[in-house]
Amino acid sequence: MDLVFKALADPGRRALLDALHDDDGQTLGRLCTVLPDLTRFGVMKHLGVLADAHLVTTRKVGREKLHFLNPVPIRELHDRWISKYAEPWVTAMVELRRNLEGDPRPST
Amino acid sequence: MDLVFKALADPGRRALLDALHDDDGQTLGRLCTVLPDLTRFGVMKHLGVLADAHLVTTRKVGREKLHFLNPVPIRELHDRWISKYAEPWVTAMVELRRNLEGDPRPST
DNA sequence: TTGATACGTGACCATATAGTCACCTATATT
DNA sequence: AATATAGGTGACTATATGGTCACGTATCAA
Repeated sequence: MDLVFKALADPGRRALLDALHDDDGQTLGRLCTVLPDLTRFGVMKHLGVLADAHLVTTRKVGREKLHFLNPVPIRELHDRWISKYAEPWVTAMVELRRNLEGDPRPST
Repeated sequence: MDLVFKALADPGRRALLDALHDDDGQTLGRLCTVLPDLTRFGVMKHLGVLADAHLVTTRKVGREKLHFLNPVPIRELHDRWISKYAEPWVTAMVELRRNLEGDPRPST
């Protein structure tokens, strides 16, 4: 599980997950366009981290490597601190924030 | 949001969140027992990071400072990659893994 | 088979991060 | 008032991390 949190800590890696969420099964070359400031090696490393955390799975097709998003670890992360019985309350809070566009958390 | 992910990336900080999930409103001194290998300053820094990410809120009472867990950012994180319509599928997968105790993710 | 394409490995460097310490302020106790 | 307790700040160091590069392998096209 530690690998999942570490993997999610980087904005670039989250952008890669977003890209896969939009369009699953992309190749490394295609995903390089998501992080234009990085070289291919940088993107590869990030995908490696995501794969180690089982947040993406891969499949080789010819000389290409396809990448797929796996949302299961994210749900497990969620369940760690939000128990089933507390869920309705939290859902309500999230909706509140979305509607008010403010920050209604108990300040201080 | 970046602060939330960064905050969750450290095992010690997650342990602190677990401790607050067990028993909300603890003081700094009490939370130091959660991370016995760290000095008070180390724990303070971690709590500072969690507070910056709005994962914990604080309240001063006399010379003590009480710490409270705020689960809202974690739910927002969850919702980013698990859309409402996909939720039942993911829930089923999580249950599967729990029951089988194996790893039924699409390998390669 | 020659060249181009797509991906992979290991070492390397600059920088960010975690943790500690000396020192400080504020509240409680006697 | 004197002392102990609870928490806070800024600077410092060792280490982890992010990113790059030279080089290597496998697949496709001509």
